[in-house]
Amino acid sequence: MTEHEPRPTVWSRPERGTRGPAPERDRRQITAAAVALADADGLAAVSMRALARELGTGPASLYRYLASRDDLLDLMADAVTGEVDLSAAPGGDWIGDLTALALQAKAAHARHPWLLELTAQRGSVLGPNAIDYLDHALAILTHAPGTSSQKLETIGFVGGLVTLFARHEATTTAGGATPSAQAAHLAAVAAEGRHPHVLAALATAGPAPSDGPADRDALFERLLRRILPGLLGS
Amino acid sequence: MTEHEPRPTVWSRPERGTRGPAPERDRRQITAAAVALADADGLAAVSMRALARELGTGPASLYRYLASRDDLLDLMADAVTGEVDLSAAPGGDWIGDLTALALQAKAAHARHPWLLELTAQRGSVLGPNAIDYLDHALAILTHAPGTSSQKLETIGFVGGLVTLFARHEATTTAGGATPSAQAAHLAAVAAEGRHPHVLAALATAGPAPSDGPADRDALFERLLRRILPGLLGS
DNA sequence: AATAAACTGCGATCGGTGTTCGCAGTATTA
DNA sequence: TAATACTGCGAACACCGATCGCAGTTTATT
Repeated sequence: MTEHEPRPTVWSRPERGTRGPAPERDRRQITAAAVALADADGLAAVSMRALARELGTGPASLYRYLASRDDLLDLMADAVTGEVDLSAAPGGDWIGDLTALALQAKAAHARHPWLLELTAQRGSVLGPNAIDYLDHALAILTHAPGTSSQKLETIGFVGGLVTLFARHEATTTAGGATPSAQAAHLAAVAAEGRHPHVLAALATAGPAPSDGPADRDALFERLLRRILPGLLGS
Repeated sequence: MTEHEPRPTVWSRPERGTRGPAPERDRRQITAAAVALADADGLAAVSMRALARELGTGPASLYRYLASRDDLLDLMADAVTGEVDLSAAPGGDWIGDLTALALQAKAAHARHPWLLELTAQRGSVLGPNAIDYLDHALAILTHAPGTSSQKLETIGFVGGLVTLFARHEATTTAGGATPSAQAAHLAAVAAEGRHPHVLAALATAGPAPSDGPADRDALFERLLRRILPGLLGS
């Protein structure tokens, strides 16, 4: 076992001590700059050096606030989770309420495409905002059927569906050149004759219909409303 | 727009020219070594240097076979796709056949956990094996209801469900210390009193039941059998 | 008031990464 | 035979995350 034991998360370390001079920056500020950087140029553009440059300091200084770049990624993820509005009190319709919550989460992914990449390469660490989110989702499911375990798994599964749809919408919306090149290559290969079904499907199915955001949300909502009752006893 | 136009995939470039001396290696060999490396020590362990060392050559030599590390990742993904057995001819039960195919894909993910990380950070590029897979899936859906577009989207969605379940199973199976540390932290936070629903859920739901692989497959199969009819007209 | 302790900012640096360049050697083509 | 196009690869480039140690600053203790 080469595993190093699980270091405590960013949030278990105190933001600052009480002894020295007041820090010139704080985690919120650093996180905001990192999110802005990722929004602008993607997750790869968020290097400690670039971030330090953005903040007008040296790279080494950032390590007074973060133990590692992974800490920064955790903070970024939780910051986006905090964008979800949890103020709406749960009504009687738990399916509707959970669906609305999922739609909000999907919208957050649309605003910050790099979130997909982030949560993929890094198992989600529950920050304070994520815990609030989880508590809210459980509140919504209070009067829903099913055991607590089932509810927890359902919330996780809905989160997975959110990422699934977010990915799909991200690749079909602003993809630009990627899908056409892929489609061309696929058509060329299919034309060679060894993939009759692909050929037929490409002939039948025209180019992308390109639904609007409203249509996409409606599709997602319909799917959730159909699946959710089955997941929780009903 | 800082986007560089879509470079052709690995497979559109010829494996080798006709002029010079015979290459000492080929892509299949290199890909196999990379997969072995990833299986053993994770995707991060697959660096060009480590791979070259494994093959007994210099890092620069690899660039005679691959234009970039991304090419290597594409080859690795397609190699794993090639592990899926497509020899079984489609029977009349398209739901059963598609479910069996999905179970195979899920098993491949279990054998190569790094696949999740790979497909996440890199939009799937359709290699030859992936095209074979797609053609086979479309063959299964020949007599299923729905338009060609619906069938293509269904296949993609099923693929997404595979990754979702693979991720879930990967994190709950060999996770080790991660979940317990997370759970402890969560319990501590919930005990502070501001997250009553989380607290209640943790009290009710005991530790992980830890199902066997058969149970997990059965769960996945049940979900697919319930969802699939709804996706394709029915 | 004097001292000790703990903290901040950060230049310099380490080991690692993907990738490129140029050159010597080799096989094919004209 | 000469030109051409390839192979293998050592050296190097730019960048990355992270660490070390030091000067300066603030708080806590005596």
